Amino acid sequence: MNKELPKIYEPQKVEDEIYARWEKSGCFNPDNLQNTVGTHCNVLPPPNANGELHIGHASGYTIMDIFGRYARMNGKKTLLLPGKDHAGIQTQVVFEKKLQAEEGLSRQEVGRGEFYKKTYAFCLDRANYMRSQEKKIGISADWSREKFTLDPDVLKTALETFVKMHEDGLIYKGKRIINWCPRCATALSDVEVHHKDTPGKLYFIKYPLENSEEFITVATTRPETMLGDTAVAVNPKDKRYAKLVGKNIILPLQNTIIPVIADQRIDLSFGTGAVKITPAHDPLDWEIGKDHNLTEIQIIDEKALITEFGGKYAGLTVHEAREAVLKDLEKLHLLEKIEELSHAVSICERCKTILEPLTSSQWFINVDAKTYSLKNEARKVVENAQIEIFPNNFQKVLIDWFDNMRDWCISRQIWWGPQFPVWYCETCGVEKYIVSLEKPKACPHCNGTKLTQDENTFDTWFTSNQWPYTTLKAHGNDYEDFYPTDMMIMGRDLLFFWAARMIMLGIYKTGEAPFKNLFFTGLGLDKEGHKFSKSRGNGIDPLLMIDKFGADALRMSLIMDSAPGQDSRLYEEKIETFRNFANKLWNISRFCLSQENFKLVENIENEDVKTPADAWIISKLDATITEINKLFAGKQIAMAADVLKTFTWNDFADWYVETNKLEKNQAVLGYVLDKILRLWHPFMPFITEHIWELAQIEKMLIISAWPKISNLSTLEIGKNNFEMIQNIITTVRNVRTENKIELGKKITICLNCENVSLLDALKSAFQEDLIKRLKTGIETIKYNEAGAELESSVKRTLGEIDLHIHLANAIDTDKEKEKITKEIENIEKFVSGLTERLSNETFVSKAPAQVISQQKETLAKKQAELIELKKHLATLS
RNA sequence: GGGUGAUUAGCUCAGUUGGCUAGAGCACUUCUCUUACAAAGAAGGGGUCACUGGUUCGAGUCCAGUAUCACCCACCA
Repeated sequence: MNKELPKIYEPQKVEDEIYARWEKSGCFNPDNLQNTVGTHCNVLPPPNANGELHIGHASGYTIMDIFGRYARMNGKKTLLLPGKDHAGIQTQVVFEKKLQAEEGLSRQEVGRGEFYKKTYAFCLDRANYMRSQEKKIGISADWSREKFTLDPDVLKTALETFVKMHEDGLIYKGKRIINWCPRCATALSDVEVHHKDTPGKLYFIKYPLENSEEFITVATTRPETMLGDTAVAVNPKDKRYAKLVGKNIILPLQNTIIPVIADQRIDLSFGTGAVKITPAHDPLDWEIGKDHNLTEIQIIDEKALITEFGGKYAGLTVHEAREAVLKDLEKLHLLEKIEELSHAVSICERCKTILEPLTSSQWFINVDAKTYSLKNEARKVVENAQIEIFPNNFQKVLIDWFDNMRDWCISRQIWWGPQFPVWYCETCGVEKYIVSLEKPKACPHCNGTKLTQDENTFDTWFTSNQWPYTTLKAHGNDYEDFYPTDMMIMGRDLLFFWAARMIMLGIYKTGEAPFKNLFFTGLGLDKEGHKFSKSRGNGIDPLLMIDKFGADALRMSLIMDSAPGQDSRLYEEKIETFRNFANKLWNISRFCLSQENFKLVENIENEDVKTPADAWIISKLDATITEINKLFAGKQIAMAADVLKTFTWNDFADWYVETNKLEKNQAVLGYVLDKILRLWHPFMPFITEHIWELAQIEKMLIISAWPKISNLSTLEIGKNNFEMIQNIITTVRNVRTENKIELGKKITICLNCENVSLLDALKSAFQEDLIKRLKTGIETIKYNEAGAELESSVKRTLGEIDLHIHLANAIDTDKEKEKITKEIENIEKFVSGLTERLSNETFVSKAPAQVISQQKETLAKKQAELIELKKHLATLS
């Protein structure tokens, strides 16, 4: 046995080597496991392959790995399937910047084909780097199955879904109003739009009525869009404007004739109640325009410049056009007034540029088709709780989201990403498109051979939303073996982007929801409660923390003190406390390993239990295992780790290890440490595996069995006796401190008790020694000696035992009196409350019998204690 | 405008179907370098569980409302 272990655990020196050993053993691959009790699969959320690991990833991976390791040790064929996402827009933004900075080239200068190749290489490079970071966290994922969203096999399945959806009538191409990002130069889906409350102005503009001196005043925050107005709308119930409906208006600046129409979607109370309608550049106006057959005039183009339809404003930016329009209106005395207004501006999720609503020809998924409603099928599964969601309140959020979901725009005009499997024939034109995975040899309509592919690329979420089955289908029988998967874990910010639509597509494609449990983590916050962000520069680098405190400490700090879905703060001091705990575990083990003939033992027999301490620790361990299993079942891993920490530190280290120094029992010591290492392994895999190896166990801990309870039947009496010993020891220490008796001074105690068998148990040589030596400074113990209480002593009642602590003349009598008086008051208050409750007829008749008998017992105990205390107080005066 | 979460010790947070005098870590006070560990040990102080009502024998926990904060959703131009 190696007795020269360092006093301080040094994770940096062992973690990489341990991870390499796991990898080499092949145990991350379920095919190599001997396990037979079911399966456990968690397809890992693929991080964007364009950067590096951040604390959010680390937090998710830790939780996934904890459940994964727990399942593996419980005999399940366990697969954690890793991957990376090509992350369309975000990667294109990142890589364009890099290209510009490093080579001074724009994407246009490079050309589409070459740009795609370069970006692909960049992603693979990042993926390699990020993989090495993921390994540092200790995630036990099967790297042999790792996938990238653009891998041909994975992508093929995803594109097949597109083809099938098109056949099923769930995909259409149409000219509709969409969110356009002028900077990214692409359409976006609704979830990629963020709203930002911005102080703005509300402009009141007078529109002259045709053949009249009158005006109708409209209010708008975007005056430049008036260039594309094709109507003014009022609410049909609005009496102010009733007589104007049907009349015409001369649109200022453009001098076109547009009608006044009535539509119930207009809010009477906002602005003037009259709204300018610009169907091409406002979502609501677009819908109203459709219903009233208004023309759409696109006056803003995809670069946010005014188009030729903007007349003399053509070519101006939106901002310039606004200034010019306002100036011209003022000249014409048509600008009535300007009010301050705070309103929500749509911005791009990725680059924060203000979005322009545009009508554009795009591809959409009909989420509520008559033949098959994607959103309703998904909603049903969530509502019927076929997926268990942690925390459960997200169920309602999901249902609401499905209810309000609108058609999903899946085409992007960027270069980075898979192109649509759609083909156009030169002669037949864009209307007669062909959907096909492979490029058709000839046009089915005209037999023409000049075919070109649709230039659109997919919304990155279209492929990642299919991740659970595209990845599993790419490898052997994995789909049959593991789908639907067991766990899906993600940050709550991905609820709509990922979770919701993954459920939708999963059910559509496979008939089953892609996972049985959906677990949300909160957001990581800094010490002040701010979100981690690049611009704030408050991020905590997980790799740096691992280097400083060890991966196990980081893992613990990421899962402790937090409930599912709840945001939690992370800061170095917190990680430090778990580094301290890892060190505690290290030193506990170091003590054990230094004992002669020490070894970890898996099983324990009744005859191994020799002392009350043995019985006590095993019974505590049994309770701990039972509790932890219960908590794991409820996905309450933070509480499980907490229970285990208390057991390890406060029970095993503080009491059992100390008693074991006085009366060696290697069997029990080895048994309990064996269990502690197994129980901690999912949470702190590195240190536990390391100690396991030092204990010279051949089979690695990662594939060792999860502990079962001892099932020893003879623990109860010993356990109670040990608790009495603990009580005596704690009380003596307490009294010493209160009376300021320095440690060097030896004292005498006397135990008086009528229960002879209890006293006999405490008298046995070993236990007497224990009571004397555990930091109590006791030299002599007397039993049932009447004389003892006559000397200058302090008396405490501990259940059946009266404990007299002889302090010679060191007692501070006044303090002791004060203390006893306070204690009496305390108990009297408690007793009177309890008495009142027990004499309350309704309580007695309605409360469960168990609660009543428990309370009666407590009352009797406390009353007895009270009598003793009062007697004691009398002797003091 | 709608929704969700939070409010518990000085700070950061746990507290699963209501049940005995509400917990942890950090910080604080006192003592101790006792051969596993000072990244530690021993003893301690500190809380009307945001507020108001309700249900109940019993509420931190359930219900209604209020306040403050945070976040999410949303086509008041």
